[in-house]
Formats: sequence, structure tokens, C-alpha cells
Amino acid sequence: MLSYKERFKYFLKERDLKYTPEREEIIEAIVKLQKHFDAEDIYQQLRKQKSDVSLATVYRTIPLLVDSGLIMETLHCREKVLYEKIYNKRRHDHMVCINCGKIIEFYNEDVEKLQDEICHKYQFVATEHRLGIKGYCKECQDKLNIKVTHSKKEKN
Amino acid sequence: MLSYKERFKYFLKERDLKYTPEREEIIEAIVKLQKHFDAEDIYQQLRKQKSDVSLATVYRTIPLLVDSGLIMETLHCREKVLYEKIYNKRRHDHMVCINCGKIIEFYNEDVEKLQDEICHKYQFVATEHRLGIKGYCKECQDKLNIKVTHSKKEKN
DNA sequence: ATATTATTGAGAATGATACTCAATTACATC
DNA sequence: GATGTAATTGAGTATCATTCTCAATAATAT
Repeated sequence: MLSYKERFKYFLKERDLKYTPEREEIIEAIVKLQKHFDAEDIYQQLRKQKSDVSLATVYRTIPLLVDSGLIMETLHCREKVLYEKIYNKRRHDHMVCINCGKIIEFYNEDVEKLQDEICHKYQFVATEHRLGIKGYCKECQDKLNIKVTHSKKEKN
Repeated sequence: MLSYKERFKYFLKERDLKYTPEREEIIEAIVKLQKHFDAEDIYQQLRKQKSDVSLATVYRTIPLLVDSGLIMETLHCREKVLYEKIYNKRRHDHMVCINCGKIIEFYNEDVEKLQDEICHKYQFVATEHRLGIKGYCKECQDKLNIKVTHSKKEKN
């Protein structure tokens, strides 16, 4: 398994694109970022590294990072696109607490099986899926005094 | 089951908000809209109805429509939020063709079961979920000569 | 070393959505 | 039906993330 830098360099070469210092610094930045991040987070991390790659270049580089399989768009939150590193990580889905904003990652084998089943039925070839569950995390349930009533909708 | 208008009127009254002609015209517009739509689509439908509700009012009304359970945010496409009517409809998920953009709706009971299971494990209380599958629809598979290899990732 | 072509930064442009504010209106109460 | 009050409206402006433009620079192949 190649390192992030090597993988990116290889990807660029494949497409006759150039491996510039700016692109290297961006790779260094995303490697350091944890969890979910947006373009601005990458830009701030670059500042921390004393790099002065422009925000425009960050935006220009994101599609390359996505195409090279290093990161992927995962969540839309408050009109922002969030990314996360996916190279060398197993895929997972998300639960988002609508009270505190906490993001919980989970992996479930059955989701993949279900996807296969559904795609087969509709003659669809999937390249990816995203399952997002919104609701309340344990802490917020306690805080807000929400009672657990599994998936039963309250009548109104 | 109340009509869209009655449901909205009731919702507004509950909150001491006013049922204005503009809001009524917006309701009439969304009732006529099919499938997935955005704020601009509502605005255009209003124009067709010879209503001159402003776009600002459309944006202001959308959260009310969401809170009243008449529509819901369903997909993010090209940085736009898409909505769809959900009142009196059973919930479903989506497959989106990344070639032609076609949206296929599907309902699968097991998705709900899976959600319960996952939420139970993580002590999470779900209010909603969204499963989106991206890939290629039948027509585009044929057009692009894509072979079906269910969910096996090609090695690279 | 040179030529070619991609890349960069800066700033302007875009486009969806939100805000501001004065004028208007819905509705509860009289 | 008239009145008061708070909600609502349209128009225009503001915001904010993202994309584009363009001239200057730099990475690679030869």
C-alpha cells in the first residue's frame, strides 16, 4: 500500500499532471486532518504548516484528491460539503445528532448486502452508497429527556 | 387525512402564524410540482399560476413546509437542495444515476429494520434516515457498455 | 537548455440562500 | 365592523462557498 503522497504522485503522473509543492503541501495537510473536514479546514491546516497555498488551489485540488481515491465527499452539513480520508480505510456510514452535531461512524455488513439486493432488483450498478441516520445521541436524549421508542412514529 | 392546504393552515394556527394568500399560493404550487424540486422550481410554478410571490418568501416558507411535514429535504445535487412532497406518502430511498442524473425511488422494508438494529446498538434515537445509492441505471450501463459485477470492486 | 503545457495566486464573478427594513396585512379583541 | 399588534411581505442588499479569469511562473519531456 502506497503512502498518501506516493499514491497522489502516481495518480498525477498517470494523467500527465504535475506534482507541485503546493499539491504536496495539501496532501500533508489532509493527512494531518482528523474526521470530517471542508475546504476551509484544509486551508487552515496549511496555515498551521506555514504553507501559503491559496484557497483557490485548495478548491482546485479537491477534485483531484477525490478522483485519486484519497478522500471522498461524505456529508452535507449546513450548506457545506464535508470530506474525509478514505484511502486504506474501510467504508462506513454515519449517524448525525441533530441536537449537538456529533457524528458517529458505523460499519454494518448488512448494509452492503442490502445494497446488492436492491441494485439487483432495479438492474442498477452501484458505485457507492451513503446511509445517513439523523436523530439524537445518547447524551442529548438524556439532556432533552427523550424516551426511546424504536422507530415508532408518534401519532399526531 | 387533511388536504395539504388544511394541514398547513392547521400547522400555522398551532404556532400562531398567519395563513396568508402568499402561503396558500405556495401550497398550491408545491401540490402541482412533481418529483424533486428546489426553491427556484417553486418560484417558477408560482409564475405559471400568475402568482407573484417573491423568491424571498419562497425561501422563508420552505422551513415551514418542512416543519409541518408536507415536504422534506431529500437530495443534494450540484450544490442545490432538492425537496419532495412527503405528506401522505410512504417513505422511500433513492438511487441516482451518475451518468444521466435519473433518480429512482425505492422502498425496502429491510432498510427500516437495519436502522432499528444499528440505532439500538449505538443507543441512538433516529428521527429519519436517508439511503442514497449512486451508480449507473440500466440504460446508461448499456450505453457505456458497463458490465454488471455486483458490488465487487475492481482491483486497481 | 528549451519548449510546452499545467499550475499558481489574486481578485473578480457567480449563484444559492439569508438578512434588512419600511410598508402592509391577518387576525384577535372590542 | 373598527382597531391594535405582531407577523409577513417585496425589494434590494448582503453573505458565503465555490468557480472563473488571466497574467506570471514552474514542472517535466526532449
